[in-house]
Amino acid sequence: MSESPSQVISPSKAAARIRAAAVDAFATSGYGGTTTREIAARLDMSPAAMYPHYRSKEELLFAISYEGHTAALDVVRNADLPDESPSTRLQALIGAFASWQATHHAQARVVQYELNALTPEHYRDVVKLRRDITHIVRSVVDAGAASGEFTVPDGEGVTLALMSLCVDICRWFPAGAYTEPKAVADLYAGLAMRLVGAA
Amino acid sequence: MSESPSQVISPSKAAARIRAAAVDAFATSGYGGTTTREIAARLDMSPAAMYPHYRSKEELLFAISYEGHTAALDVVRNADLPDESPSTRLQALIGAFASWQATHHAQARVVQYELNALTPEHYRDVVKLRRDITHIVRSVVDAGAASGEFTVPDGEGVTLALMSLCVDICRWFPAGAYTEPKAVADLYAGLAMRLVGAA
DNA sequence: GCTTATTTTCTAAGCGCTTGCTTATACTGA
DNA sequence: TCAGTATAAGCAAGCGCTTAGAAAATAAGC
Repeated sequence: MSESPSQVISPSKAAARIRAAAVDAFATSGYGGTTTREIAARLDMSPAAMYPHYRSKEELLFAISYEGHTAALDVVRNADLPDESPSTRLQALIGAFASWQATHHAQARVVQYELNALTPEHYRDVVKLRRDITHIVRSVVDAGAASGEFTVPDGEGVTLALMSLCVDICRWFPAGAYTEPKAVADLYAGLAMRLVGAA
Repeated sequence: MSESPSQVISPSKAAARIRAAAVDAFATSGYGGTTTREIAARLDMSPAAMYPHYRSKEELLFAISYEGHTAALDVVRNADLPDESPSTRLQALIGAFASWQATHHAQARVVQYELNALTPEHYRDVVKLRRDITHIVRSVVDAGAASGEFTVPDGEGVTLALMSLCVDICRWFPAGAYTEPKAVADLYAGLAMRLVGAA
C-alpha cells in the first residue's frame, strides 16, 4: 500500500527548500535537463541530501506538481462567489486564476509542462485536480448561458479557451506592459467577459 | 564566420528524417530528456548517424526550431488578405495560425517550449521570427481599431491574448470535441472576433 | 534543566550505467 | 573516382542513486 498523494508534500522546512530549488531548476532547464546534483548545488548541499526527503527525482517532481495543482485549485475555489451573478463570478474566477499563474509563473511552468515526466499513477492523480479546476470554470460558463447573461454557442470551446489563456501565462509572463499579476488579472477578467459574450 | 540561420536546415532527405524523429522525441520527453541515441534508434541508425548532418544536438534543435518558426510565419503571411476588412483579415490570420499549430502540434511543442535550450545566438535568431508573427497580428488589430470596426481598449493586451491562445494549442490538442485542426481554426476565428469587440 | 538514548538528516565516496560526441574505417551512389 | 554518408568502437564526463557513517535535531528519563 502506497501513501496518499497529499502525504507526498513533506511539511519539513528542508523539503520545502529542496522543492523551491527544484522548481527554479526545472523551470529553467526542464525536468530532463536538470540534474539532482544541480538542485543540491543551489542549496550548497551534497548530491545525496535530497534522498531522505524524496526517494527519487520523479517523486520530487510529483510533490511539486501536486502542491502546485492543489494550490491553484484552492485559489479558484476560494475565488468563486456562488451567490453572485455569472458575470461577477467569472471575472473573479479568471482574475484569481490568472493572477496565480502570473505570481507563481516558475512553479506553474513546471506544473504545466513537465506532466508527462510523471509516472502513470502520479499523472492520473494530478489530472484529477486539473479536471476539477476546469469543471468550476465550465459550470459558471454554463450558468451564464442558462440565465441568458452570456451568449455561448459552444461551452466546451469557450471553457477550453479560457483555461488555455490562463495556463499559457507562465510561458510569457512577464512581458511588455504586463509585468504585474494584477494587470494580467484585470486584462483577462475583461477578455473573459468578451469570450462569453457578456453584455 | 558562421553560416546564416537559413542554411542550417539541410535540404537532404536523411536530415529531414532525423529532424522528424527528433521532433517526436523532443515533444514526448523534452530536449533534455531525449538522448541522441534515442533519436537514432527511432530511425534504426547508429548513434553516430546524426553527426554528418548536425554537428550537435543543440544544432539539431535549432534547425527544428528555425524551420518551425519560418513555416508558421509563412502560413500567417500567406493567410493575410491586405485588401479585405480587418474582420475578414483577422479571422483568416487566426484561423490559419491556429490550424497550423493544431496540425503540427508536436513540432509546435518543440518550437514553443524548448527555446531556452538554444544557445544565445540561436535564441536571438528565432525570437526575431516570433516578433514578425506577432507584428502581423498586431497590425490587423490596430487597423480594426482605427477603422472603428474593432473596440480595443488595449491593443497590446489583446494581441498578447490572441497569440497566447494559438501558441497554447500544441499543449492540449487534440482534446474533447476538438480533434480536427479545422474545428480549432473555426472556434478560434470566432473567439478572436469577440476578443477584439467586432460587431 | 541537563544528560542520555533514539531518530533524522546530512556528507563523502563511489557504483554501474548513460551521456554527447569523436575517431577510424567501410560503404554507396553519381 | 571520390565526396558524402553510414558504422563499430570507444572516450571522458556526467548521470541517478546507494552506502556507511558523522553530525544534528528530537524525545525521554530523572
